This record gives sequence, C-alpha cells and structure tokens, in this order.
Amino acid sequence: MNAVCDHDHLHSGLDGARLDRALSEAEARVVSAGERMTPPRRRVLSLLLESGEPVKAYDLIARFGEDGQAAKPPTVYRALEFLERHGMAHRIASISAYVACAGQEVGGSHAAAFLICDCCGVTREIDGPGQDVIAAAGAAAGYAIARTTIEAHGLCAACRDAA
Amino acid sequence: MNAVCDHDHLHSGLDGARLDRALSEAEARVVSAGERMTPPRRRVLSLLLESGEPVKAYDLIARFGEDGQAAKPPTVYRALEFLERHGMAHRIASISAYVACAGQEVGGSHAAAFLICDCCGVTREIDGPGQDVIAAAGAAAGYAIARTTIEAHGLCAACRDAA
DNA sequence: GCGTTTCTGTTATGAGATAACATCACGGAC
DNA sequence: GTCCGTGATGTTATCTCATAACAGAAACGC
Ligand SMILES: [Zn+2]
Ligand SMILES: [Zn+2]
Ligand SMILES: [Zn+2]
Ligand SMILES: [Zn+2]
Repeated sequence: MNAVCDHDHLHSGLDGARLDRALSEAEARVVSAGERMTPPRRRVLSLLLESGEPVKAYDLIARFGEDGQAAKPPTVYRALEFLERHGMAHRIASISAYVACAGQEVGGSHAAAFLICDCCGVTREIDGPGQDVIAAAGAAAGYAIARTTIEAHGLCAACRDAA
Repeated sequence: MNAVCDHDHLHSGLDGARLDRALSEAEARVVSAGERMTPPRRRVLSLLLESGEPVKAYDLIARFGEDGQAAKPPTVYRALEFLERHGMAHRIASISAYVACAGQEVGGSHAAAFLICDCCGVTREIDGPGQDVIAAAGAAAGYAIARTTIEAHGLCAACRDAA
C-alpha cells in the first residue's frame, strides 16, 4: 500500500497451511457451482489471499508468474471477473484495486462494504446495515437497486495511534 | 449514458437563464471563499450542469471548446479537482464519471451518496443516513472515517416501467 | 472419437489520469 | 508604475487501468 505516513505496518495475509486450506475450500465451492478452478484463477486468488489487502491489478499481473514472469493483462482481469462472480474477490472502485472476500460461506456474488485505512492499507469487509439503508433510500426514490458500492476511507486504530 | 435498454430517455440538464444563474451563484461562492472562478473552471462546471448526468472526463475534454476543439486532459482534470474541492462536483468512482453537485448552499467538499440508473443515467444525489451508518460501523471497528464512497446502481422508476 | 463449449494465450488498442515544466495573469509591496 | 511572489494555465509526454478480437488448447457430453 502506498502509505501516507512514515511508521511501519504489519501485514496479515494467509500463508502455508491456512492458504492451502482456503484455496481448497474455494475450489470446492467453485466445483459445487459447476465451474472450474483453473490454474490462473487459483493463482490470482492465491495472490489476493497472500496479500490480505487490496492489490492493484497490475501488481497481480507483475507477480503472476512463480518465476517472476508477468502475466498478460487479460489473464488476470479474466480471473478477477470470475472470482468476483463467485463472490471470492471484490473490486474497490475508489482505489481501483481488488481484494479477496473475507466472507467464508458465501455462495456467489454479493454486496459488500469496506473500511479502508489510507495509511497502511488494512481493509475490513463488513456486511453491516449500509446496504439496507441505501437500498431503502433508493426504493423511496423509486429506484430498484441492484448493486452498491460502499467504501469508507480513513485511518485504522493502529495508524491513528502511530500518527 | 450508455444504455442497457432500447427505450428513449429524457434528459434534465440546465440551460438558458437557469444555467446562467447557477453559474453566477457558483462564482459568488468561490469568490467568497477567496478563490477565482476562471474560464476553464466555469466551462467545466457549465458542461456538468448542462448535462445533468454523470459525464466521463474525456467527454468533457472533447466538448470543452465552444467551437468543437478538445481541451488537453490536465485542463479538465484540474478544473474537476477544483470543483470537487468546493463541493460543486463529485466523482462517481464506480463508473469513473463526474457529476455536478445537486446541493445548493453547500460551502465546500462534502460527503454524498448517489442513486444511479444503469439504463438512462439519471443520477440522484442523496444525503440520507448512509454516511452516518457507515461512519458508525467504522468507528465500531476502530477506524476514523474521513471520506466515503456510496453509490447504488439499478433502474430508476421510469426505466423499470419501460422495461 | 467428435462436436460443442469454455477457457487460455497473445496482440493490439482504448480509456482514465497525472508528472513535469515553461509561461502567463493576478495582487500586494514599494 | 514596477517589481515580485503566488497561483493558474498551456503543453508535452507518460503512466496506469482495462478491454476487444481472434487463434489455439482443454474439458465435457454424447
Ligand atoms: Zn465478500
Ligand atoms: Zn492503518
Ligand atoms: Zn454534493
Ligand atoms: Zn432510468
């Protein structure tokens, strides 16, 4: 994450057995939905899970090859689209980045809201009442709301204390 | 707006005396804030007000010259940044577009939420409880929220009926 | 096996945004 | 009025983000 501060940051992605298990569970869900968890899809999901933070598409492209070889953009963008369709990743529009879904047993594309630390990049996916409130406001105005983008920026507790 | 439907759409921008008055009021507010409403800033605001809908930055660039001459990108992006700082325009991150602020007596940059019709592009700026709810959720998670992006997509009443 | 569908690899291009720097207008100090 | 500092503009170039189009390979159903 491009920090706006000068203190250190901890990172909290998955690795080792926890990463393997998350990938296996993701594959199981994909298969049970009648689709395939192909190598590029698995690789992109792995990169997102390892990071634990929003990642820029071109960072995924750069890190794609295990040997340091970059991927071609469509490879990664197609995988991201697939992962979004299955609710395993989300796009953060306000920073043009992608993040692994924090939900565990979600079965498909779903609404999400995010708290994003502009300093360290720590991002929390919440499924609070935000969607309901905005959907209700939309209904009151005659809109049939199909999809929401809810992203709140600020400082996490750690970065606020460090500042 | 790039429609996802095949029926006709009405548009609701400002023109004539109403447009002139809105521009004059905007200039008054800028001046009272100790800044200047320069020609490019006025021109971009005028284009946004005339449209009444979110407009892509490169559409503003293309329409910038009264005689059909395009502007250079920094000209328009700088004006947009200025208008956002003064709460006269907003960026819609989910569609990478810009819209004139619907508020009247706002005195500077402010939070906003949007209802966006994916069919006709009609966009309504609302200042409902969405911000409060997400800010409260952020506070509960230890975040100091500084800025929110709240955008709801769907169909407006007219497009739903026409569909 | 064989046709159909889906996914992948690859090339090229379109769309969105900003860095850097020279030049120009404005406003205050003198 | 002239000088000068500040902020805005014009201009060039470049950077980031994302998709179109098409050929080839892999999986699937029969
Ligand atoms: Zn999620
Ligand atoms: Zn932080
Ligand atoms: Zn507004
Ligand atoms: Zn509509």
